[in-house]
Amino acid sequence: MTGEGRIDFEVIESFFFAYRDFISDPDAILEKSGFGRAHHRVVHFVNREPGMTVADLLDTLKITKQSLARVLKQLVDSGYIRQVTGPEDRRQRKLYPTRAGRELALALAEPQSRRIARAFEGLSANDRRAVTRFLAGMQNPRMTDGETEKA
Amino acid sequence: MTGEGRIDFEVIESFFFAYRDFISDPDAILEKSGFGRAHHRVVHFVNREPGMTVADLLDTLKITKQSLARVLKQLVDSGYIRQVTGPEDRRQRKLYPTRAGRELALALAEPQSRRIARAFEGLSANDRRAVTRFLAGMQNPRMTDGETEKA
DNA sequence: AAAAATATGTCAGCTTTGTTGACATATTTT
DNA sequence: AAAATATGTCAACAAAGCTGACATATTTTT
Repeated sequence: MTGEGRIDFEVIESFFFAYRDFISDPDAILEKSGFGRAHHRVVHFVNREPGMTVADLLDTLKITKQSLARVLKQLVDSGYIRQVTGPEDRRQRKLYPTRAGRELALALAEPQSRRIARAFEGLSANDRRAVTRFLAGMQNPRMTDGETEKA
Repeated sequence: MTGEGRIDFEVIESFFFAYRDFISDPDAILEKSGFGRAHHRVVHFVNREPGMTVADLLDTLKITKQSLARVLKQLVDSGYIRQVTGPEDRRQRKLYPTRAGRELALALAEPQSRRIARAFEGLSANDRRAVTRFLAGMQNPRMTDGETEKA
């Protein structure tokens, strides 16, 4: 047997519940517009990095282009995102939020930001840095220039 | 305008990436057994609280009984979970993991626990408590005895 | 004892969001 | 001219959620 007793079930569960509730805020807003979580992610990242290409977005979200195509098309058709042919490489489609897209992204982020602020209440600046480091440490190492993704 | 400038995009994204990668570890294991995330959650919670009823589980997962029925049936049929008629209230079906169920739950929790340990590396006991408090603060207030859920 | 409420199960159909595989088009690189 | 790249699109499929309706066994209330 390996490490029976020392599995950190508490944090595993707490992380699960925290994320579930974290995602429930924007879900409620999205319901009204007829969009889903997939749309949320697209609007969010395009807002965060205007001018990103489709390939960039695929890499960030780690989904297939066919999955993305559906929601992206809906967002473009609904006037939340604009596609512009790349000025250098004309094969690319650079993605930009419209005004409505920026407003939607903001509206979705607001309750999440409020939730974070609430969770930070009573935590010192040091404590908050610890949380940030923890969240970074939970992530897979990010690709840097030279490296390539492997299956 | 409300709070344009001070939306905490950094933590929002970090939380998203952290959870995505956190969930990817067990996903890889589940693929082999032909199970999905839904099965994971069920096995996990039944393991954590053996003897819980179907209603308990529904309440924990916040899904409908029809959604649960599918995965639960598969887990029972595959011999990971056992259903026992409640000794006091015979309408209830109390849920217990089998040996295989316990082993599966453990195997799924292990890489997650390792990931948490890695993220905790270099954090003091105080820092770790801060993380725990943060995760608790991110959750919706839990129902206590007297209260009832409202739509 | 009869009626109502509760816990669970099940059928059927629908939605969202992911997947593969195949192929088309425009553009850039070799 | 040929190959590689960025994107789009068609089709089929799967996981996991949903609603609505109804059935059964058991317990609680009247």
